Amino acid sequence: MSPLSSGLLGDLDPTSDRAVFRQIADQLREAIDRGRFREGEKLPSEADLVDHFGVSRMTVRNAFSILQGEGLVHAEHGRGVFVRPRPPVRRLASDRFARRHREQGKSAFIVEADAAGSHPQVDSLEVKEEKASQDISTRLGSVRRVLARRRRYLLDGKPVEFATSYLPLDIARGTPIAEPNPGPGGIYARLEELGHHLDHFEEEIRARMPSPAEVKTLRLAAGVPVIHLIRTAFDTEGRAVEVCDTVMAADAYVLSYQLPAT
Amino acid sequence: MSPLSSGLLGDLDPTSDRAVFRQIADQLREAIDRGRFREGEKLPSEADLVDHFGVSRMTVRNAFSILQGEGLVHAEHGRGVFVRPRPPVRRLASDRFARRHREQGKSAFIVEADAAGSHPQVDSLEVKEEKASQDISTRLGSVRRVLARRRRYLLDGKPVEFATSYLPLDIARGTPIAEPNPGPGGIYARLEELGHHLDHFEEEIRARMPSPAEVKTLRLAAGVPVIHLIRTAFDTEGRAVEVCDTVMAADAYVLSYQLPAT
DNA sequence: CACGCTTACTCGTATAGACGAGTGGGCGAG
DNA sequence: CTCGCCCACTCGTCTATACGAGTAAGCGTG
Repeated sequence: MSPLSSGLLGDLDPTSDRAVFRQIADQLREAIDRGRFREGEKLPSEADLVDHFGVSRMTVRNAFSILQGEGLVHAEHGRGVFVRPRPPVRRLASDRFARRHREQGKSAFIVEADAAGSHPQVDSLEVKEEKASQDISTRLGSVRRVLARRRRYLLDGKPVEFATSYLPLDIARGTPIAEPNPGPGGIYARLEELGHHLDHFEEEIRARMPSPAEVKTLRLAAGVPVIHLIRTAFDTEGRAVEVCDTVMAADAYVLSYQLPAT
Repeated sequence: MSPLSSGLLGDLDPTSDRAVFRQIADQLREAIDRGRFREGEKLPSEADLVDHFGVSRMTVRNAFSILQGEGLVHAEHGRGVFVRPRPPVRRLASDRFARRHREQGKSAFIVEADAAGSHPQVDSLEVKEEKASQDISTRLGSVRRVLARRRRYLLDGKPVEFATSYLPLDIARGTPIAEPNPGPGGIYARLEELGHHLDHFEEEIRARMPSPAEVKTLRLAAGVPVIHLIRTAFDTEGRAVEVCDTVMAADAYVLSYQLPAT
């Protein structure tokens, strides 16, 4: 089709010791950065680049695989290679667990997404008792078994987050917390009703590449890391009453925190 | 050398529709997860795997490139492919900017690293006035030019973080803040001495794959994302007095925050 | 013993070719 | 006009081969 209109890409430098496939990747990256290819736009096909640069197809594929690893482009079988569009980001503010947000009937996720004009969904609901992992047990203060609440969050059909809450059985068993739908205000509202007054949360944040399982659940494109957030909720007596383990598609989130300067 | 002692890896499933190179990657990943190969240990060479599985070399390389993208392994030219060791992580607590940490003479980074028994270093120091980017200008409240302080942090010789602080010229020019070494307690101590009493910080956190430049400065292995943190410091009058833009090797950090439940 | 060369092994780069499979447009039959 | 098939184009997978270049150990020479 398009024999790659000249001017968009330059030539190779045979004197350079930079590998050919890197030079090609560099040129494509620069063209994308300069906006010569826009978000979602199709890049020249492998065959086009083979012709343009006079290299073999594997060399071109090698170049593309670099850009994929950087999260810049994604390939679609039978269609082409495209500049990866940036999804709308969800901003998580540090006051998102303030009591005042807990008053309404709907979950924070739903309310916020509706406000932002996107279509929120929660699925993969699973609530069950299970053995606590070593890590969870330590965080909750040496409990053996826990109530686990798993759910996946989607925005406009795209999975963005997968979370599991763990609670000690002596707190959660037989309460609305053990129900699939814990009611208005979520489990934090229920915890307070049960007399566990929340004092503060602790959040630990890591970033890493996703496991194959995470790629699947979050439908992640190549080159998209995940943010791994582990939140522990403490009551006014200093007891850890809940641990929430969350894996988020990193391209869909900005976390925001407010720190006192004291 | 080692004809790949049988038992470590299994066979391919020719009936599976899973691509051969994925099956090989799966087997290696599982072996690593199960601890059959330890951190830093050498994996079977490409030639070994070619023999073992009876496939071509490109297929094996393809499998390795998957694992590299996941950050599980890294290849060393002429030596082999190794299970990527997890570097020691630096924990950033949310009280790290508390005034009480600002009293001593040394920077927080140095003190903390010394305490952890590692050898800290700061280099690439650059302090200069420059034009503010659109983003920085917005965050600082429409300033044109800023004082930029750039520096790179290393632990035991490994770069872990690259940070740039931006300050409005009317605050920083002609003060110790414009000096390469701003003195004990760092620029936050100087800001307070200059009458800009700090009230709170705001931190924005993103995770993404590094740019080629970031790979270079932080000497990042393949499959290691970066954490991008943008901190704004506000004084008691609500003015943004500093913006600090930090890019961290994600495998070297855990961020930790404390949130009130109010 | 010390140094340098050789050599075997490792991954890096690149070519050429083959077939498979998903996509989408166009063309022809009804 | 509509539907379905075909075909061209696209990326996915795999083979076979070749040479380059970094590493480390061993061997031989001085």
